[in-house]
Amino acid sequence: MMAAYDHKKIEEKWQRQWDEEGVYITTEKDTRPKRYILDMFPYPSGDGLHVGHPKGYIATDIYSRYQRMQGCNVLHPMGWDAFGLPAENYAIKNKVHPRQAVEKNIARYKSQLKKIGLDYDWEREINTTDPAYYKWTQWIFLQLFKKGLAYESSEPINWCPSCKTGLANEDVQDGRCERCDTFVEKKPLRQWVLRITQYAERLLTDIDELAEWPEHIKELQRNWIGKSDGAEISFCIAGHNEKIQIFTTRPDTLFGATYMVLAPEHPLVEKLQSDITNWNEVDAYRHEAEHKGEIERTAVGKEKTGVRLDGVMAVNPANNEDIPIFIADYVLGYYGTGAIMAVPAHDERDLQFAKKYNLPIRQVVIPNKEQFEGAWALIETPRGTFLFQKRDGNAKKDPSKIVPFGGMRDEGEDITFCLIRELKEELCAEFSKEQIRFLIASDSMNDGEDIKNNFLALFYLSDVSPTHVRLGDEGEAIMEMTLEDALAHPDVTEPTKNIIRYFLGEKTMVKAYTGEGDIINSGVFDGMTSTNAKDAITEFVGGKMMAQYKLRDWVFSRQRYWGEPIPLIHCEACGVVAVPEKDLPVTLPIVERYEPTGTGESPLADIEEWVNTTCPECCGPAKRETNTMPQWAGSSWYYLRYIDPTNSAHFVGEAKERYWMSVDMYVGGAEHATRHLIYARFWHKFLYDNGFVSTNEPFTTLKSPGLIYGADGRKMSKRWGNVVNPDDVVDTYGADTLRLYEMFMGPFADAAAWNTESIIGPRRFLERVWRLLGALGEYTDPALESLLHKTIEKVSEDIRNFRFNTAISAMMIFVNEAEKKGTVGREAYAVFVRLLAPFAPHITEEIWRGVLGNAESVHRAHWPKYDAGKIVSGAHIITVQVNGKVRDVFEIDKDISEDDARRIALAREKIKKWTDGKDIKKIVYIKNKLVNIVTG
RNA sequence: GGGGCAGUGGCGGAACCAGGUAUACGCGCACGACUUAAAAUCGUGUCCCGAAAGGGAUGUGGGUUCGAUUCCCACCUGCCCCACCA
Repeated sequence: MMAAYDHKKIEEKWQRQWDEEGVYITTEKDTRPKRYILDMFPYPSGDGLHVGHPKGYIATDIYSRYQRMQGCNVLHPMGWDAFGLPAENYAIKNKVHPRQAVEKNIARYKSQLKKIGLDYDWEREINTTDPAYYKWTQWIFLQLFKKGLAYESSEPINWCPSCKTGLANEDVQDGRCERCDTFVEKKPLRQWVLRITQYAERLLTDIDELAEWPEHIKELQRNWIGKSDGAEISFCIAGHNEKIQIFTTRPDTLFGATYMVLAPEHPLVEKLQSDITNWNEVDAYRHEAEHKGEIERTAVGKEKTGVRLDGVMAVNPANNEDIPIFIADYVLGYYGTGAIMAVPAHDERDLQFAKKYNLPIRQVVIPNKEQFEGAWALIETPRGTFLFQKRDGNAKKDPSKIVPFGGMRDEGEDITFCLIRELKEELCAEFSKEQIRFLIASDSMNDGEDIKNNFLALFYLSDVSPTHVRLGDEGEAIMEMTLEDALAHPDVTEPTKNIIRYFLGEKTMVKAYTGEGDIINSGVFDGMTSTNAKDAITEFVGGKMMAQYKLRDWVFSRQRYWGEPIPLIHCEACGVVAVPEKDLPVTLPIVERYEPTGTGESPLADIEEWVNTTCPECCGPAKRETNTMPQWAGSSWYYLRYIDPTNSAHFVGEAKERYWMSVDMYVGGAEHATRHLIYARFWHKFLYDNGFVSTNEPFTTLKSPGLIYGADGRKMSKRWGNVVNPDDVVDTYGADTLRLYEMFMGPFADAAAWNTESIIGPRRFLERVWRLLGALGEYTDPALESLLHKTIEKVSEDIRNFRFNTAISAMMIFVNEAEKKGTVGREAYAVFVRLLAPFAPHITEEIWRGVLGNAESVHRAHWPKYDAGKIVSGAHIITVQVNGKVRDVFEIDKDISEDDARRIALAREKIKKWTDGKDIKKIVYIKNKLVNIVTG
């Protein structure tokens, strides 16, 4: 009788043994193909791991064990990202030094990971807070500094009043600090900033190289970089030397720019102060905008506000018109040039603003012939009245309507032709193009029917009195009214009233036309397509086509203690000087008080003996830079350090870098898509450009695990009391069961809720595997043998594609089948054990060495090869359909001819029932699979 | 407002990439065996209607096809990301 499956005993025993034997130690002295398999390393927070965290680690563990058994030299390391706000805030809250807190948390994390039986090579463990590590983080910073990619700036930046530090754009989510959820403020602060925008274009275009990245992550990065193609154009200020630079994606609408808007913080406002006659009002608005929170200022749907700069006018370079200048907070200081040309006819925001401040709206793009559906005209008489048509209704359902003249476009017509034709039909009067005073596109005529892209025109009836026009042939009557009377008239339709309101200047219902089309009201450019006009008009006014990016430069300073000191020295005589490489690392001083000061200075600024130093260039007195680096610094290059973790002369040895890079498989959360993964790509490209690394991109394949939610479907959090600790699961069910369950929950990339009931399934499976030991014999049933080979193929393929759930399912099917047979050969069983080994490393090791008596670890064994010859058994099940519906199946022993298959199918009793008395039109045959009989 | 992804039993999901017996595998549930009893384990059953024959079902509606969960179009619903980005 077999002893019962005792997971505790087995798991502890083999974890100890693996450590002693160094089963997972990686070396480079090797001719095997390499596989660099990497997990995003964790921040060791005080809460420890919950069962969601190891999901990705288990996946890479399975993957790396598989690759190792396949004969690859595998690097699968782990380390700690321990600088930054989470660790420091935890330390402050628990009143311990961050260093101690970090050490304690790391020990906890490490023991949790070890319990799960992960195959990390712990000899390569790294820790971003280790001076031997951050020496090289500082070194890379200095390379950036020397190449001009790090600069000092005092621009207002995002400031978290609770964490008391500046933040990068990426650290702000929905206007709140990503760490503590406090609303961020704008605060001018001396900062070190990395010029990541210099790499924006390459970071964007090289995304296309990343064939093995998930599409949604790539899309997130593209959106974050946010490229817009457009033009930069300058507008003169009348009677002034100053110019206003604007960026627009629609230079084709320049003739429609009827005013300009500067961001409230635009520096030009200050410069124009002496010309602005309402300075008090302007200044008040600026102050108000400054103190509004980001959220308040950028809230969608908020009514637009602004103040006109009285006394100054800009000049539209296209038509030399003087146009007013406003400041308004709907223009953001930090995007583009902080100033816009406003084209209310073609931009929804400008339109809202124009309506509110009663600014002219000029249509300069109209949908082209293919795009518009109908055209409508208001016709003004010399008496100031307007003509409408009255359609008599005859029932409740069809009441009388008063509408403008006009109608639907005929195929191929242009707008003016369509209008003139409609007017001729309905009014029996000839109109000419010259009588059109105003033409605009709108959806306002939509009267319940779906008519898109209508045109509204205002005609002036100069020499034809209404008595000269007569009724059209559809029985309409002509109504002559003032627009005010029409608005009050009950029979005038609501869309018609909207048009009237628009012409009366109320401008309530018209939507901006933001599409492309043909140019009008733009002088020599009339008739050009808007697409072609972009370049032409830009050139005409001396602007230049260029791109803008949403990506901002990376604010790289934190006014906090727990980070890498920025290795720079401020000398009065020499300016900012780099710390010489031989003096790296600049270590964090041990201090009593490390709480943030809130003054905009780092706590390091108070430590005189650390701050005061000598200038490396002139040897005069100097002060150290006291800002520290953000949390993201250490993680921007850590994957390189694992390759050569103890090298004291270089951040990574050249030959080793060439051997291991790039990372073949990188697994980690999608929440890092727009931060870590962009920062790391940026640093890597910089290192590549300067010859320090050999690849253009760091990570070949990327996979993101779906979240594991609590049993209640909510995110696992102390707040909800739904956290499951992996230690408890390991105690109760064992690490092997935990691993199998997490992989069996569903597709790797999908989110799933933890289910305390379902975990028993994988446990039962392992017990069945264990019990099968009692059924070992010398004979393996041929059908089982065939199934085994199918299982080898399936499991191999599924691991390669991260489809662990179906791999486990295939192994379950094999075990179920073996149990049914009652016996399984030792050899076949040993093959199966190797398939299971990456998933359940402990139980399989116990069986492999302890029971089957192998000397070497199963994790160093060869992956089984499947024999295609054994999979093809010769038997096939043929499905018989009649008209696509399954009516019967039959089995054949070996390949048969198409004719035979048809004959057998037609002869089946069940099939005859469906085909009797019917014409057989056609028979579709798919070899060894299906016969489909199509009857008349 | 823009973009991405997804809708299949009581539940997690499989088949979708490459159209060909929809619901594999697991959980749960029901019944049975073992047991004084329970737990564990084992066995049988488990999409819906129907006695059966058969019919219906993969969010909804269309299309392509001999045949659609799979491909195409529109819509509905849910989740995620971005968002006054000029």
